[in-house]
Amino acid sequence: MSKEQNIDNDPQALVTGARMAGEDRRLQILRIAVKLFSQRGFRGTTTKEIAVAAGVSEAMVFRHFATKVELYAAILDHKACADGGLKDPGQLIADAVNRKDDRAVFETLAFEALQHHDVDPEFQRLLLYSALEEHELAQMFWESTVFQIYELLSSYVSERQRDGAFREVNPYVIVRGFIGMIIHHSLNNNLWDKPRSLLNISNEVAAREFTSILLNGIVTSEASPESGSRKNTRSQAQATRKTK
Amino acid sequence: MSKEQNIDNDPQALVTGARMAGEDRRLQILRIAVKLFSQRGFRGTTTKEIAVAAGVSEAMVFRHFATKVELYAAILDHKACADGGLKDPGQLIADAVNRKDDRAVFETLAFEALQHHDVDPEFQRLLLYSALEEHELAQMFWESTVFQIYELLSSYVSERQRDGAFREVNPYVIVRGFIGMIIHHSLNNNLWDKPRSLLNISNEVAAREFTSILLNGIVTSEASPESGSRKNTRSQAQATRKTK
DNA sequence: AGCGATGGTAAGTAAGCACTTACTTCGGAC
DNA sequence: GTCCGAAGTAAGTGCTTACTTACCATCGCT
Repeated sequence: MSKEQNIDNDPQALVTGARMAGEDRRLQILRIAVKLFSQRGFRGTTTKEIAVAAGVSEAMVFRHFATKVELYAAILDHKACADGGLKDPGQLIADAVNRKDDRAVFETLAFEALQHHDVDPEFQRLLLYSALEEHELAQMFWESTVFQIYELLSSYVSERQRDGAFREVNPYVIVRGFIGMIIHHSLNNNLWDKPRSLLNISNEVAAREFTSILLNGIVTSEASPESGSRKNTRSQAQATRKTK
Repeated sequence: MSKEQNIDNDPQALVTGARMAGEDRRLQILRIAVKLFSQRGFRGTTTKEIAVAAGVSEAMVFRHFATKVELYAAILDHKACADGGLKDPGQLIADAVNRKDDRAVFETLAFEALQHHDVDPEFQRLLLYSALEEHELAQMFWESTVFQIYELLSSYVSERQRDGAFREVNPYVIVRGFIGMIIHHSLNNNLWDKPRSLLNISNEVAAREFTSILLNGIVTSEASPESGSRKNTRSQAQATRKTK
């Protein structure tokens, strides 16, 4: 049908079946493939679909990428380089770490992550698909990038524990809990509850509130002045579980 | 718990090409399809694979399920009925709610969810795949079951806020944050970090610690006795973001 | 023994898949 | 102007897919 305007910033490559420089076409195919793979997964996307969406014949796809797998790998590679590893926000967070501004550390990280997933939801889907399909490159990406964030955050938590500012909880548990709040929230927004009927808040608010919960919890200080002596309630919970 | 137990311990239905009662074969095919679909997704699993895994010809699959889609629908249906909606844990949580035992409410829910995903990781993968592939039945399941939990928890939170026991935060934010910690943790265990190299804790510990974080946060009471007056640090964080 | 209902299969079919081959068109350097 | 290399294609190839057809085998029943 009509060659859709998938090439956002490329003005003349639209309706006309005009010839394109090799590198341009390569990038165009790549961009379209990102979109389709993120929508339907690796197995769910055909090379033909990619070709027609790019407005070329299938053979052109295989001129630029030897196999479908190579295309997919190129995408993950590309995405990992472009988006992976905190860049600009990394500096903000590093500053906050130096200042020991707990709230800024967590809130900035949360806000940037949420924004990123909002602007580029394809990336999250791509990552999920490739994790489910057990693509090795996804695993690689996950390990490098996520490990990085875990190390950064957990070492900060450790430091603050040494300062006596944070409770003595396994830092990795804290990091996992916080990242969980963030990731799950954007997963909700992009995957399960796109109309946001359950919860519709801005990324600023989300980042702020999740950070508040992490830092201060939800129990009022008046109601639980014995924040260290929650052993009794805990044993209650365990007794409850034992009745099963 | 689940009706599929009867097939689980069916001794001779495996290697021998023995005849099987219709309903038994149907359930056996269903069970094998669950496994394969959860491993490779809908599009990634072929009817032939299912057939040979069940030790029958492909035609038998189509005798019991008219189309591949119908098989998939039957699975989601089956899984939704068998596992969806809290059953046994539901009572425990209801008790805790009545007692207003905050810790038990959250900890029990977390523990049961984690256990469930540990015992039956297929379910989580199935749900993720069908969400990505935008299968309508998955959406249906999600809405019914998850809405249920959200309503239960958020109404409890509201109640406790009226009691003055919880801070005045949007209850849905609290629920999302907590569920996020849990879901993301089991997603890590089942999807990205199966060897659990980053964090390897029992479900008991995870449930307890995440609950502690939710209820009390991570900041020590000494370090932040002004838990209500964190407006200054907050504005710091926002100023930080504005420098971008 | 006979026989119908049911469990089961071998061998298709048509469409779809990733990928190839042999060929045509075009832009620009000389 | 011509000519070479790169952009581009039409029409395959062989294999896989979901699904079908026509037929066999076995059990339970009278």
